[in-house]
Amino acid sequence: MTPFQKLVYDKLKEVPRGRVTTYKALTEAIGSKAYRAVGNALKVNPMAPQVPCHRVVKANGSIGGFMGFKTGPAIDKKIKLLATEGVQVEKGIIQNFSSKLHQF
DNA sequence: GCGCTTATCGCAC
DNA sequence: GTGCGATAAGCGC
Repeated sequence: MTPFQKLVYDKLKEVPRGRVTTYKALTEAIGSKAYRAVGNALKVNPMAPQVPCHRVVKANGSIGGFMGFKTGPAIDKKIKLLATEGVQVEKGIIQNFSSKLHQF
């Protein structure tokens, strides 16, 4: 694991249940502008359940992707999980996104 | 409003 | 040293 990834995971773990964050917010929170590098860090996420990578979305509120896939049954499952937590997702777009967005 | 291009940072090869 | 990526923001049409 790289130091950068550690920062990403640590910050991501600050996001409570029922909340989401964006690559932009997360990246700036760790003091960097490598949005794509953050996405890559989540992709190789070694602690999937611990690090809620499904709570990280794009700046416009869309899921963007998950584990390297933009669509698929796995995505739908995570979306369902998010719905259980209180975050409603419609076709990969966070509903009431502004209110669900967690601020560091 | 939609689509394309440029900017940026960290990591792997 | 070069290229790539789960992005972001700006510009042109």
